[in-house]
Amino acid sequence: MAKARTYHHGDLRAALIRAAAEAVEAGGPDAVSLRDLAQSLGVSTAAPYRHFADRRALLNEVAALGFADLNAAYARARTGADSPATAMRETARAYLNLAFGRPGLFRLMFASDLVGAADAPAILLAPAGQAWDSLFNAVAALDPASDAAAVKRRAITGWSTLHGFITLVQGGRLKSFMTEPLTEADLLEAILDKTLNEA
Amino acid sequence: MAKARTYHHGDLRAALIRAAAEAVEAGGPDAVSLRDLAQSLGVSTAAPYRHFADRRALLNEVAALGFADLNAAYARARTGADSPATAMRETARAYLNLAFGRPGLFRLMFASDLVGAADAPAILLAPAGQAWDSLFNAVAALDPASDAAAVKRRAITGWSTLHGFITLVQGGRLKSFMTEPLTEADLLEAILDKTLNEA
DNA sequence: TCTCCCATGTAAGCGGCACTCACATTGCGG
DNA sequence: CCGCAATGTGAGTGCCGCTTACATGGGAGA
Repeated sequence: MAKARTYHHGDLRAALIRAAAEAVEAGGPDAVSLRDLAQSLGVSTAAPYRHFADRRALLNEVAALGFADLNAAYARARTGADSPATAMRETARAYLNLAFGRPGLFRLMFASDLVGAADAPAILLAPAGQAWDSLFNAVAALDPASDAAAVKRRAITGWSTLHGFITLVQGGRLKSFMTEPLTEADLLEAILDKTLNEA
Repeated sequence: MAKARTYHHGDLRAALIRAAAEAVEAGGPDAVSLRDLAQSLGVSTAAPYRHFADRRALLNEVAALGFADLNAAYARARTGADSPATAMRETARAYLNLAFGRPGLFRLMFASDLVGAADAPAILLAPAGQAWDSLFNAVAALDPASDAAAVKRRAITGWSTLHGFITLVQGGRLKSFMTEPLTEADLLEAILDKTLNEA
């Protein structure tokens, strides 16, 4: 649709986001070069700046799409479960699937300072906040009696455990210490069990 | 000592490591530019390459110093404690002190792919392995009856929780969700309690 | 239907980066 | 005291993000 190549314009903005997303998934945030993207799309190196203030702005857009995907997966986890406990478990799995299935995107979303933190733009804050809400609600449903602070504590602790494990594995920091009978998959299951079954 | 500035040589290798360490602590790994370092030390931009194959090699050296510091802190935690439980707690605090006290260095050591993972050089593997051993032993001492796999599981789970929390906080990913009566310090204590008191 | 404007594109260039290579210098061991 | 290996230099390559002045053409208004 509308990819008319003959004339010298095109839907450059969308094409840039798509190409950047591919590069991120292939090699993480560092693999995105505006010059490369422009050249591979057949435009000049200055063209991208008509659509994005700078490299970060483009990456923020890609990260926002990643959060949208994560939120969709969370929604599936929520609606497809028959109990709060299984919903929680499926939510955790959705996070893990993103992290291990699309590690480049995951790094952009969570493990980089490219996705603005202090000065995070609305485009990013909204879907990231929605993801947090999903997590919070999933934890809250496990024990309707607990107050908000307790839910937050539990949600953040569990999130931290999963996130830390992912980070350490993907950074290769555990490789040397995983001797034979202990695989990362085993560990992951153990962590999931422990995290979900705590008081 | 031996910083004779008059003639055009010097202890460049050591000076580079020192300057790089300062830059890392001030602004993280990304703040290290070989050109900058060289210029600030009054040598040409090619000079550093007489002492380090590339930027990563220099950063590996800085990271190795960081692991040495961490190991020293672990040793203090071990010897200064009156029970395995307090030793474990002090060990965890040593990790947290490094993370929050010297975040730039911490990022270099754990949250970057600059410190080689797959091709990690011996200079890095040795002290990193020692740090892991300290953690493993501290966990093992908590319950002398448990086997190695169980100790590993527990050690990695606890490490993951602390590491994940640190990563999320330092990445600014929790800021939006920390409403008033819940501070990061509170959370940290709660996490520490939960992590250390589990079965 | 024509015209003009503005969104979108371009070419050229700036400064910075990691890294290389041919060449210069110097302090130390024989 | 001399020559060599270690160490430093200057110039250069190719990549990067980003800017500026200029070009172009599609669509809204007359």
